[in-house]
Amino acid sequence: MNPYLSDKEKFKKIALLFSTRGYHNTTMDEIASTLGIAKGTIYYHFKNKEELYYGVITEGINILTVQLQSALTGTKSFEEKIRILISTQVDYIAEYYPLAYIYLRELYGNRREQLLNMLNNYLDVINDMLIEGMNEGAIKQLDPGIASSSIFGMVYTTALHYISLYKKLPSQLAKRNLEEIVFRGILA
Amino acid sequence: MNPYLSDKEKFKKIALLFSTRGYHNTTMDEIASTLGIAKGTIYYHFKNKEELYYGVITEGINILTVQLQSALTGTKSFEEKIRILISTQVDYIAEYYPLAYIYLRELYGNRREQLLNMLNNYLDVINDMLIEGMNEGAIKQLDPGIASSSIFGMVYTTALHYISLYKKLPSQLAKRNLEEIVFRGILA
Amino acid sequence: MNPYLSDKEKFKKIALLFSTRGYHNTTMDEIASTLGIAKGTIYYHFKNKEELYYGVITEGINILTVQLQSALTGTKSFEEKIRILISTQVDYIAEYYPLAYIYLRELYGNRREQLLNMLNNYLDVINDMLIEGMNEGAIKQLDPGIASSSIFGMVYTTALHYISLYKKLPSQLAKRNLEEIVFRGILA
Amino acid sequence: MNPYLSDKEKFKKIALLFSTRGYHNTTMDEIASTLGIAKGTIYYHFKNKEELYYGVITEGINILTVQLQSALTGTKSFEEKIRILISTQVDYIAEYYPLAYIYLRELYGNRREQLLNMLNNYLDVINDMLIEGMNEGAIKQLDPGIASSSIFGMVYTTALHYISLYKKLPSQLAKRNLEEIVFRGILA
DNA sequence: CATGAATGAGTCTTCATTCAT
DNA sequence: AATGAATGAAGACTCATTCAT
Repeated sequence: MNPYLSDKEKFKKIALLFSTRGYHNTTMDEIASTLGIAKGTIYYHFKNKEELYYGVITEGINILTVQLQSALTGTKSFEEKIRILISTQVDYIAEYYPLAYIYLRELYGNRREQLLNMLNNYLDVINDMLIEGMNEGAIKQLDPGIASSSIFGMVYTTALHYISLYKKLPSQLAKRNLEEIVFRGILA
Repeated sequence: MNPYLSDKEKFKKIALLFSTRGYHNTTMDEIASTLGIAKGTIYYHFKNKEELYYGVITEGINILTVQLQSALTGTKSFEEKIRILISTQVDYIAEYYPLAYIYLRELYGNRREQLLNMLNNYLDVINDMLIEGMNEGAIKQLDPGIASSSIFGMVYTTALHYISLYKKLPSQLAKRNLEEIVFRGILA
Repeated sequence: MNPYLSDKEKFKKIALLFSTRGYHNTTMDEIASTLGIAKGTIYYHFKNKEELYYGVITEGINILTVQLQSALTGTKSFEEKIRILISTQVDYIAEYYPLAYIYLRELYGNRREQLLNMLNNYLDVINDMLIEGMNEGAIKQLDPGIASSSIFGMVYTTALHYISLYKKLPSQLAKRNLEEIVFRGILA
Repeated sequence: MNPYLSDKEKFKKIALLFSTRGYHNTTMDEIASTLGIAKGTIYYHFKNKEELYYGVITEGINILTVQLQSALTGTKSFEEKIRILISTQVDYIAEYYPLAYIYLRELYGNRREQLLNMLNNYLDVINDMLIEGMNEGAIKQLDPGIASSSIFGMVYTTALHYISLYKKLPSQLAKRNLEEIVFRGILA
């Protein structure tokens, strides 16, 4: 983890730039002037643009993983766990939605493999949860990879849909709708 | 619609290039040599790289929209319609998954607005379907935008998950799992 | 051989630049403006600065090798051959002294190995000549590598000494002095 | 003379760096880490990179000059002097060959004038020797500059040829061969 | 004297776009 | 319509040098 990025303010500024303008349209000049430092200074902290980018993503995923793990501590019921999963993700997106855009973009871009590697720990937590749920008979017998990607896709797509519509994420509403669909589908 | 892209072979070649390498990493030189024409010739068919890119996306979305509309013709039951929606999308992704990657990437990138505009007709079909379903009492009272983006997110994320796992899309399996989750959620 | 360099005027211009300013102090901008073309055009003909540089050196060595071989055609006596070797080198330096500087610099720089490889054909001609001379008993029994590098060093150092002194090379004088020292040493 | 360079170990380390990597490819960072000091500290001892470089060269030439002068002390015969000149140079190159490479490179580079100035004292010694030899009738009537550059070129080129071949300089052999060629040429 | 983080001018290189043929 | 050589604006990256501590 690059120590430069533990300065949360700087971290968020860079994430916002990469998120709104995209990797290629974000120049090192822009980053430097956004941070109020000289361009060369960036290279003092990061080997190159790529490393800076991955640094931002890694930092963001770490925060997400830590938040989920701490929220899950001591949870018993499986349903509650899924609720926490949805809730944590929605809260995370509410605070770090620029990163959410980046994740999805890269998940469908040519850095997919790298991103999946970085998400490893996080996805493991979800996978374990789903396997446990299936063993308990609490949820359907589905490939856990499929189930988790379905949930992941729903949550992110829906949350970002709200954001692009309302410029902010109505967290409570989103959580309620998502829980409803996840647990019981769309049929009345 | 650019007539050059109605040559389905050329269309698919360019889509594959943009999909696997991304917009910025795909050079006009690569496109020219993939098509077996001179670089300058591209500019007789498209104003610039951007137009070429949008042309490819537009063409792809048109195909999708036509396929959905023709599949829906004469359908009565709402449940059947959702089934057709899922099925059409899965079939489309099976044939045009390079485009699927492009759509998702742009949906979370800085061309989101343009993409949503292009998807307008397609999304309208889905929206109408969902509103009809709610009026009939067949599905839950949800914001149709939310419902459609949830379904859309699930279908695409899940389908591309399969593809990245198995290099191909096991369509029947994907359709069955998706219908199950869409209609009844993940609870056993 | 890069066809761009067969234009002897351009070839000489670039060689002069690299020679007088050195590899690192010669910018691609300078080269472009010296040639009266755009910077990007250089990259149309050469992969990068390094290749351009090597292209110039290779072209120069080729000229040298061809000149020597054609001058040697039909020569019989060994002494005559050495005379021709000295004469050809002096004439070459008189016309291409910017390249002579480059060769020597690189011969003692970190491209020594590459340069020796490029000089391979040329050095072979000299080596063969010396071995023949030793077999005939015309010259002393010396390591041919040593003998040739001694002659080479003398000729170039001396010729460039004249040039830096008089801005031009007094060819006849240089040839006479060099033959004298090569054949009979400095003792009276 | 910069006192920092009288530490012979440091002096040799820096010379080796500049010699093997060249002026431009040697960074101040490399120099600092080779010396085990901080980059900024270099600037307490030398105004800039250029001065450091010239400092190294000057120090090296001083050593050479002192060695030659002390070796010549009390010598009578002219032939003996030439022998000492060759011998001293070969011994010097054996110990300081990284500097030998630097001298030759710069002699044919864009610092030629500066280098000749620094070599002034050394070249004067040789010039005086040759003029004396001509007056005595011991050697041929040649321009002393030509004679000295011929000898210089032969000795350095030959010595470095041996080094690049055997990774070390076989001093006795080199001296014998060089004396032979210098005094009597290459004819048998 | 020593440090090393910060600087920013300077360079190479890429690549979408143009245009004479 | 087609070509492909030429263009030049733009951007990543390097590194000698400075200066607050």
